[in-house]
Amino acid sequence: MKRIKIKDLLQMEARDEHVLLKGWVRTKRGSKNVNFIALNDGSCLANVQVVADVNNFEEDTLKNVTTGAAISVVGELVASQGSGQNVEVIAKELTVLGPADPDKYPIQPKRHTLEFLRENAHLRFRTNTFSAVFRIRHAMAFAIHQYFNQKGFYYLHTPLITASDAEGAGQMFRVSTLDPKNPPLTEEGNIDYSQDFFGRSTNLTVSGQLEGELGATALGEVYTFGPTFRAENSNTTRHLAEFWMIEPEMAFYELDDNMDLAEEFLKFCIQYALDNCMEDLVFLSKRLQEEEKSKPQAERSMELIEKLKFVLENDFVRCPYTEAIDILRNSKPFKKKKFQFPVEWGTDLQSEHERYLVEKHFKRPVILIDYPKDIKSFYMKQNPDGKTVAAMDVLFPQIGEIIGGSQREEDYEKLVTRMDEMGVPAEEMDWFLDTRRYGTVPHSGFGLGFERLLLFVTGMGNIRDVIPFPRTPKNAEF
RNA sequence: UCCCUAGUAGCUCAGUUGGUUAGAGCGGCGGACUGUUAAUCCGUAGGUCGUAGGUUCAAGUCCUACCUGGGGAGCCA
Repeated sequence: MKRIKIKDLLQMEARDEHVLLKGWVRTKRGSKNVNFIALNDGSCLANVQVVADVNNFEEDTLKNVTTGAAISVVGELVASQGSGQNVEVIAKELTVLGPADPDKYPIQPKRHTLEFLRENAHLRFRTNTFSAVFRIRHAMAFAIHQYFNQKGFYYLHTPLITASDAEGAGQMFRVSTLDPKNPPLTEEGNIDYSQDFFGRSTNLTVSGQLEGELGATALGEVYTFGPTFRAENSNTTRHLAEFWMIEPEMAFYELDDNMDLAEEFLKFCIQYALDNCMEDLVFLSKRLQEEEKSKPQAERSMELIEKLKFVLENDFVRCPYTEAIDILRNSKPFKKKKFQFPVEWGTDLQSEHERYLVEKHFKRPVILIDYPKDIKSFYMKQNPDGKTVAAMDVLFPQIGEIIGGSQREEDYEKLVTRMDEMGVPAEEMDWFLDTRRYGTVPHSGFGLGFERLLLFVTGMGNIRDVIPFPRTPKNAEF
C-alpha cells in the first residue's frame, strides 16, 4: 500500500478503503478504551487524529506510542465524531517504527521558549512554529528562483572561496590548509601563503557582487543566491556569521530601474507567501498575537497578514538622503533631543533614525538614495553633484535595512580614482576593472539578506530562528 | 566589542531584610476514567541552585572574575 501524506489526506472525503500513514506522534490522549494520537508528517501544519481502540492492539505497542515516536498506521478514513477535526483515521494496524524515550525526549506537548528550542535546534523542526517557518523558508527560496527565471535572469554561481580581500565588506573567515601550529614563514617572519593550498591567502566570500558584475556585463541580467560569510563580532537579532544572500546584477539598469526591480521583487515574494503558505502564516500570526498581549498597546505591531498585505498595497517611498536629513532635523524627537545620536549631513543614519523614518514618518517601506560618497563603497556610481553616490537602501519596519544596493560606477577613470582615494588596491582587481575597460555599460544591482526577508514574512523576532542551524559568535553547534 | 539583564527539577518559574530537611505548575512514571482536543482526577519520583574564588557563625540570596543565554547599540544583508 502506498503511503499518503497528511496534507493530501486532509483534502479527502471519508471513504471505505484503507490508507497508510507514517509520521511522528505529537501527543497521545485517551481513556481506558480508546487512544487518540495526533500524528504529523511535516507535509503541513495540521495533525491528523488517529483513533486506536485499546482492545485491538498489544499493550506494548500503544505503550511505545509516545510524543516524538515515529509510527506507521493503516486505517480507515472516517468522518470524525469529535469536534476538533472533520476527518480522522480509525487505526487497524499500528507499528512503532522508532520509539522516543518519554523520559528523555526534550520536546514536550506544550509551549517552549524559542531560546530553549534554539539550543535544541536539531529537534525544533518537530514543533509547529519551526515546521511553519521552514516550510515558508522553502517557499521563499522557490519564489526567488521563479521570479528571476520568469524575468529572464540567469542564476550564476559565484565562488565561495575567494582570494580578493578588496571588497571591504568587513572581516572575513580565512580558508587555509596550513598547519596552524607551525605555519611556513617568509624571510620577514610573516606566514608564507605561497605554500598554502591555493598558493595565496584565501577567504570565504562576503559577497558575490564583483563576480556578478562580470556575469551581468555579458549575460545581461544575473542573480546569485548562496551562502555568505562575515566574521564580524555581531551579536544582534538580525546578524549571522553565515547567511544566504540574493544578489541580482543587471546591465543597462540605472538607479530607478534598480529600485523598480527591488520593489517588484519583494512584493512578488510576499505575494507568493500569501498565495502558498496561508496555513503556516495564520499559525505564526496567532502565535505572535499571543506574545503581543503581554506588551503595552503602543508597542504592539500590526497583525502579520495585515502587515504583509499593507506592504503589497503601498508604493515604497523613495527619498534622497539629503531630504531624509531635513525630515529628521525637523522631527519632534530631534527637537526634543530624544535621538541619542546626532543628525548631520555626511554621517550614516543610526537605527533610531531609520526607524523614525519608516515607522513614524512615512509609515511604509522606504528606499533611501543618493548617500554621501564617503560613507559608501568605492564601486558606487558618483552623482553629478560630486558629493553623493547612486546608492539605495531599502528599509523595512522593525528589520531596518533589508536590501542594500546601487548603480555601479561604469567609468574606468572615475572608478580607479575612487579606489585610490579609498585605499582599495586596484592592481589586485585587474579582472574586475576589465569590465570597465572593455564594453563598459551603466549597470546596477543589490543584495537582499534572505533571512531578513524571512524575518519580515514570518514575523519572527530573531534571525537565529529563521535559519535551520544558525552560526553566530561562539556558536557553531550541530 | 560596549551597555543592561538573567542563569534554581526535563520545561516555565517562585524562593522575603542572608537563618533549619529548596517549592509550584507543566512534562515523566503508576493508577482511575464510555471519544479526547495543551483532556480531566488521584498518587509518585525528580535538584552539585551556571563555574571558580571570596565575605560571614551561616550563602540559592551579598562581593569579584569567568562562561552561557536574552535585550539594546555598533558593523551590515
